[in-house]
Amino acid sequence: MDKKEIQEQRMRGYFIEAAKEIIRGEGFKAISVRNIAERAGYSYTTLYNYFKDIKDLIFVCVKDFQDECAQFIADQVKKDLTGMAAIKSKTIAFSNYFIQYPGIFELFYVEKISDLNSQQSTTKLIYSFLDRICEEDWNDCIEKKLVTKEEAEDYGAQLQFFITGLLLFYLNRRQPSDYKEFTTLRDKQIGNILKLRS
Amino acid sequence: MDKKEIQEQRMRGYFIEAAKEIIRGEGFKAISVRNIAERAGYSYTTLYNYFKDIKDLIFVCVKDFQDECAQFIADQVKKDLTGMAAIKSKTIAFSNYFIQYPGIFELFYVEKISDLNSQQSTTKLIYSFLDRICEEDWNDCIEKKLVTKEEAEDYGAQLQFFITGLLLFYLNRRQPSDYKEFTTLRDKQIGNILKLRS
DNA sequence: TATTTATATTAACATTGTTCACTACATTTG
DNA sequence: CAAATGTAGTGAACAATGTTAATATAAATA
Repeated sequence: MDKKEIQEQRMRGYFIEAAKEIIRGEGFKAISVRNIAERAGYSYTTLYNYFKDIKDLIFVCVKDFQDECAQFIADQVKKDLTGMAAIKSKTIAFSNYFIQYPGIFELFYVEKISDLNSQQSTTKLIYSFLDRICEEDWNDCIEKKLVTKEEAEDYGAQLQFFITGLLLFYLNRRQPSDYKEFTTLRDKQIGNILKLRS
Repeated sequence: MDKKEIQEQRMRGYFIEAAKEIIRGEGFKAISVRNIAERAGYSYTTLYNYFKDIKDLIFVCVKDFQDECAQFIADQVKKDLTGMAAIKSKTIAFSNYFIQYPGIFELFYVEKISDLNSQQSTTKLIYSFLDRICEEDWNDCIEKKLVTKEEAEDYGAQLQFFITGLLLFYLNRRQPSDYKEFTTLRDKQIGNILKLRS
């Protein structure tokens, strides 16, 4: 019974890894049951022995990518930053992750996975993701009386909707039309939202 | 030769109308060649005599819906409003349109039509849409020295990315999870961006 | 009227997700 | 050890998608 469990988890892992590779490399549009299974080295029907359906599999990828993204941000942000500077840097790193893996942005924010996600737990995780990443820094700002609790919430929400909206345009519609313009706009507006003077 | 033109345009119109009805009613996910053709009263392959492919048809819908949306906003916003108040009201009306027709939001901002849209002309139209709607009001604000030209651009961009991001979460992920919460957050944050005191 | 042109449709193909029935193998049981 | 049971992996098949080629029918022209 324990062996079964291990083997089953291993098999699931093969499919999950394959799916993640495809999303990272070829993007979300390239995902298909047959595609995943081929890369995993199994027939496409075998996948259904380990996942209810393809959404079930994708669902797991979302969770994995969230951890990966958090790690990516931690690696990219200078450790000694605190407060607003840390929040800005983390938001930039957050966007960089999706610039590097546009397929994961699609998966997180664009793709209609509402059907699969009946309990909405993952949706909430994504919704609060940037806030969780920046939570301690906001608390730091509040303690130092740089902002009130309410302001912190407002700024946080604004930051999230702004960066998501901007990424949506840039990744999905190529507007702004080049990368430099994108970063300039991004950095400037993050500064505006956080009321930072550069 | 002229008759041909009229007839051809009429035929195109049948398919376009059918497609728009489906998008408005059942949402973008319900769109399919067979679905459109059935509603138009023709066989599905007939569609290909009038449109290069389904993207070509959808493309026309985008343009139509843009006009419709502009009209919707004009109808909903009080005529006597000017400046910041007009901008806020128009942005709210803008979001209301997509709340009413979520399928059109998908079409405008979510769906990957980048392939079809080789010249990117439509993309740019969408990108600058809210700005065009509010253009005169911004100019009004600048003339009255309420904001500088640069501030107007910043606020405008922020407004657009914010409202798009918020709609993306609300329509695509049901976050915030109820409508009242959505409007409260929306109205408050629009005020913040425009630095209005309520 | 007969021929040509245009147009609507039927048939077909490729690609998607998913289900079903079968085979081969492993595990348990007598 | 042999027989029964169960399980894991697979190919065939189905329905729905977009798209194309060939065909039949309607319209226009000679």
